[in-house]
Amino acid sequence: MTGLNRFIDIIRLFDETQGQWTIPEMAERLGAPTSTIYRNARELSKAGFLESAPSSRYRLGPAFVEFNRRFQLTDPLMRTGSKFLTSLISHVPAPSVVALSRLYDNQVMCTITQQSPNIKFSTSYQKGHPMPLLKGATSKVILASLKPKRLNELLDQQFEDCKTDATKKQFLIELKEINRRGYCVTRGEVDQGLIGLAAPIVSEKHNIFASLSIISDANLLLHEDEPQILPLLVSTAKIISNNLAE
Amino acid sequence: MTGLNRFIDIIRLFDETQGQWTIPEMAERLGAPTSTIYRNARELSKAGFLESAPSSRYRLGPAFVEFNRRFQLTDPLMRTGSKFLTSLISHVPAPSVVALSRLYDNQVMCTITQQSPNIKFSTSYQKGHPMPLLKGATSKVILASLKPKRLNELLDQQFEDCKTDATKKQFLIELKEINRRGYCVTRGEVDQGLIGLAAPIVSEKHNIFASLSIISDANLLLHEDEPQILPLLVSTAKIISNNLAE
DNA sequence: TTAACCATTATCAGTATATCATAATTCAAA
DNA sequence: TTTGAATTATGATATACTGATAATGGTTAA
Repeated sequence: MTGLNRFIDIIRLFDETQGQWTIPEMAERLGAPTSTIYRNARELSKAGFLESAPSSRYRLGPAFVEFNRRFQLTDPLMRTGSKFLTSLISHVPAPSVVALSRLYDNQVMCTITQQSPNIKFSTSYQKGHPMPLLKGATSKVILASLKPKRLNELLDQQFEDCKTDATKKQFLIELKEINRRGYCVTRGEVDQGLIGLAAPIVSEKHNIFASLSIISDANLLLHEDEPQILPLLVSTAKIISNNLAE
Repeated sequence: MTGLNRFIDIIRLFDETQGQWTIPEMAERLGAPTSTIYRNARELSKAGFLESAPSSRYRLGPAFVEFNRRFQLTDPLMRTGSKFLTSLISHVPAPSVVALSRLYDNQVMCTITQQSPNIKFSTSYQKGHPMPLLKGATSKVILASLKPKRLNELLDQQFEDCKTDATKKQFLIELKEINRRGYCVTRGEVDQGLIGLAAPIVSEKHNIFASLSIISDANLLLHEDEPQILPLLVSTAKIISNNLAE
């Protein structure tokens, strides 16, 4: 492993499954000698991306919090989009989570959320949690807004394992329909019992393909509420897109 | 520049002052040839730490949000401390911000905050914002809890410019007094018109030197409120310390 | 105190890799 | 198209990374 990757490979070991690693553990997992990992871990520690934990373990360091702030302050989607979340959520007639998400590698990731004070459910749409590309309104409206070329590259990766491309064609039809409507509603595709409503946020100029979505309890946010919410959701997403454009 | 630093130097260019950089701008600032910066920026982009912006500029990428989440999920202080913030803030008789902060290089940085719904003031204690080491209750209780050796190293760096070490001695006396009391209250040291109350969170075993603090409007959180708040603040910080220890 | 043990750092020759000037390519706009 | 700028590729050189091993440091138990 070489270049930046030898550092990325190390920090990507740390997640909720295993938040602490010894040097020999990392070395074994990465198939590298301990002396090399010691050296690289030391560099990461010096920069605050790792730090020493008890029992000669290491954990992630607070530098990520600093750079997360820098991202929030400099990213155009964060700067223009975040201020719309509070008012949007106040207009939803059920306790909900509002999320701004975006394409991130081969996944979709939420970069900021806002929630009603009295949330009873828990959703996997959390800030910084990569989510599946093909499931859920949040992801689908993003895919639907991509240029054909980029979309095909992504879908070919996702569908590479299935022999027939019937499912892919089916999926493309669904995306076309989403594009026509300008929004997408899904139920239980990602989290059981939850409903997702999403509208696309696009700025080709800024290379931003994102979505604004509302996640709620499917028993509390009813089908009859949708005519009230969807226009607001779509127009808010449009406003954010327009603000990005200038 | 070499190793991890050649990447760090690049991403550290991006902040609220200038959130977008072209390759030639980075190259000039860092005193490196453009071809090298192109290569490094490409590696950073591939990993999601940078991404392309309009007019052949670059901006920070969303990978930092993902790693910020990993940090929140794995860091012991976050895992044990964050759940105490909401109840603490509900007991403060004025709109306030509650913050968990920790030593970070030669600074102090807040890693999570919680605030009352009706905040009127704005504070520089924000998640991920490095703050001065010598000013404010949040920082001082951390310094006061350090071992003499570490404290001296830090202070010698901070006071290196002044010829006499009278100020340093004065400062050490102040810290000793803070240690005795177990808390610290400062007014307007960091943000004008604001008051800070802080108690230390220490786990030598975990190598964690942190603080729990309340930031509030100095005109709303009065001196006569302190006898009510401080015991709660100190005991909450102690509970977090103890939970860390096990 | 010493000894033993583990974690971490230092050493150093060998080698792979980053560098950087330049050339080639891509891309967008005119 | 053509032009110009941005980005990528090239290739010789210098250098920084590697990895086996040795040295150091810190902790615990005898």
